[in-house]
Amino acid sequence: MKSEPEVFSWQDLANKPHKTSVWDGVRNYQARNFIRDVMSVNDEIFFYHSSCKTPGIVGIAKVVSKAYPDITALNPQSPYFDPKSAVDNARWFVVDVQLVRSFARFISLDELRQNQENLKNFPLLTRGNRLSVIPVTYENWQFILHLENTKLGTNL
DNA sequence: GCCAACGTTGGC
DNA sequence: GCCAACGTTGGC
Repeated sequence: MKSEPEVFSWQDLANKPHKTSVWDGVRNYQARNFIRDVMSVNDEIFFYHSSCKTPGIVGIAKVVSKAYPDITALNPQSPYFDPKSAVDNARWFVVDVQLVRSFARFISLDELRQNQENLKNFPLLTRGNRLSVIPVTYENWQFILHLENTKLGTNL
């Protein structure tokens, strides 16, 4: 799951009560479908900082709720307001996420790219990818954990 | 700030 | 249903 640190950072999540926060504001149907139809309670998540000086993965969180309607879509004062959403016909969904642990070291997008051979079909690395919620295969997950615990890449 | 790569909107 | 125009994302 991607987040712009200036909007909601890893540290912001760490500062929340129970290190838990609603993940709201997703306004893309494909990402919405992953949240609503694919995610399950206890699923683990890589927390990715995007649109910042050095984009990359900072740690692991987990899903701690089922999907439920995103009420920010109903609030005209919210930047996430969507006039086409309705109380009785929710268009956008959220899950609650809880911090699990920080990575032993930051893994930058650049380092992920350097290991592209071992991250086949990882949608984060594909051209023009703009999805804010991206599925991670078991193989990709394991390799990234492996990367975390080795000294590969440039940010030693 | 630039721009590629999308996604969405709306006229037809 | 097509597609041009427009808006957004996100790396650089």
